[in-house]
Amino acid sequence: MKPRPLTVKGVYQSLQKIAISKGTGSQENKQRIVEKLLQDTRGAEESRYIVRTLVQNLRIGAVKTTMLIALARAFLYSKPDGADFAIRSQQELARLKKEDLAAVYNNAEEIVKASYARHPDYNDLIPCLLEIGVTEELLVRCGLQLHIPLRPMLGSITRDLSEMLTKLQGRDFTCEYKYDGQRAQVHCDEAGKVSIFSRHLENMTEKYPDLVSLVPQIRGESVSSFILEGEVVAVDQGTGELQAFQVLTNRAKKNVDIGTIKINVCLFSFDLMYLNGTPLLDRSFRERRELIRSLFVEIPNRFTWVKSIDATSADSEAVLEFFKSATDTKCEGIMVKVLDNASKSNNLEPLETPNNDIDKPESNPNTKGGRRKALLSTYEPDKRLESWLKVKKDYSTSSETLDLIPVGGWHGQGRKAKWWSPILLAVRNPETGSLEAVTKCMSGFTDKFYQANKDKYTEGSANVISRPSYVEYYGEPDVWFEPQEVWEMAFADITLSPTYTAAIGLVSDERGLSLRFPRFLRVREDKSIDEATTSDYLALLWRKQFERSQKEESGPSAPDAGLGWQEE
DNA sequence: GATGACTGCCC
DNA sequence: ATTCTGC
DNA sequence: GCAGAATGGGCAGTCATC
Repeated sequence: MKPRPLTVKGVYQSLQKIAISKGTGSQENKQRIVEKLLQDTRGAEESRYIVRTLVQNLRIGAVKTTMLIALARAFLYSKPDGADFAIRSQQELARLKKEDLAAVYNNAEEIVKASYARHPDYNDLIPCLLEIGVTEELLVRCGLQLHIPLRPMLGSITRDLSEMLTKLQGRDFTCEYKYDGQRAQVHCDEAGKVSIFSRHLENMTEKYPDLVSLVPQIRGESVSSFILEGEVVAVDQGTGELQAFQVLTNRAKKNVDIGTIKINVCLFSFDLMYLNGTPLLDRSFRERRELIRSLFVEIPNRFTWVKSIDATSADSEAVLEFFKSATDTKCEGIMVKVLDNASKSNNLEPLETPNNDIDKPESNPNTKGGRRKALLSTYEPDKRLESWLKVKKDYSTSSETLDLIPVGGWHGQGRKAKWWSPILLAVRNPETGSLEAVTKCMSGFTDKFYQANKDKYTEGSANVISRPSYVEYYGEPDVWFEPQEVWEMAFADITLSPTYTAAIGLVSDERGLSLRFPRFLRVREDKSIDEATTSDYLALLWRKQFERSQKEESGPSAPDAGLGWQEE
């Protein structure tokens, strides 16, 4: 077949065809489309782009931010025929001082980014830009809109409570339980139509008909339309007990019939971004929170707000106690949020970047350099700011860790192509003498460590061996390591695993144990492999974790084989 | 209809 | 999700 | 301080195959 030059439109149409093709025979159909695309490529560059696009691995350093900056520049310089917005000529821009030019660019970028964060859809943004260019009006024409999800505000990681208290010194803040569930953005319009979106803006309305049916009841009389955010958590309707994240994941996702739902949920709301036709993003968090709590109606075990306490840095004891109560009731930790905008601040343009605002050392007596920017209490979509802080037990150096043995690895991809990544780790079973796989790990290693690791476990050396009979693992790494060292690993939770063999037979006959969010901390130079964590100990930790979450319940026996908690 | 490889999306 | 790196 | 990259466990859902 003769190659036909690829065009942007043509490739896009092919990708669309692949995306919508389904049902019996669809796989072959998709294959044909891919073959055709590859036949039509001219040269290695084109085929590389096609292949990487298909495997969702383009990695050319040009994603969202780059696109938005490029759009801002494009509409600063140029406009389509017939459009009547002002643009700057190259000569005009060239005459500006360096800082002034940067300010012009920056202003345009912030407008485009703000629009996209509130209304993340290029199909709406670009037509609007073509019509009016980069102006403040963009945020009106292409801004917050019901049934279009905005990008969520994110929290920064904080190592421990004392770091948090230091960062928020001098400010009123609130500490909220960080429930272990799924983030949800709930939209409701005047007519009562409801849409629910996930953290990554997937429409999951269909997954939660029970939440949809709840909306008329939680919406107080004075509420017509709203956008509200919260955490959906599996909750036992009999006891009100919070259930583990894994329970929530057992829910069906498609064609969910409200009558057959087995896993019930509660929505714990924590923010309100829009109310009765008005965006609330520029209101203080204290005000937004007050609106939720005064205008919405709680329903036991179905809808409420997150548990919280208000505090200042002087209340370290109360905060510590609150944190402990959160982790004791199966929460991941707490979220800490600034309640008000700094009183002395003249920073009243929440849509603008906080980045280049004048420093306010007097409102932040904390840091040594005194160079902190004022923390905002406004809702900043798509930003990970220090005005929202995540504190989790497992971030802290004082949290529980495991000492595992690296037993194998795979060839890395992309920037890790020269190294072993991920790496397979095991616990030891002193009864059988075997090593039982627990998890793969690819996080926490520096490039330098990777290089040293690759040098140590070189193919052909004595440290790389053929499949050892004493390692229990169903899969097949690219290389097996001669077990010889112990690595300290951090993790958030221990999970019952369908794929790993660690502690198999101790907690379940079919399933082993694995780790949620595993990451490397350091080599335990002081330990030999016969001092590594044992499967017994791992099972003990798992039971401890399970009991902690069960302790409210009165009599049930030990968490038994495999299913147990999944069946109700 | 059951099984298993694979995908897409939660964290 | 977490983490490291380069700008 | 931010963007980008490389990947973790594990679930329901999809499709091919037996």
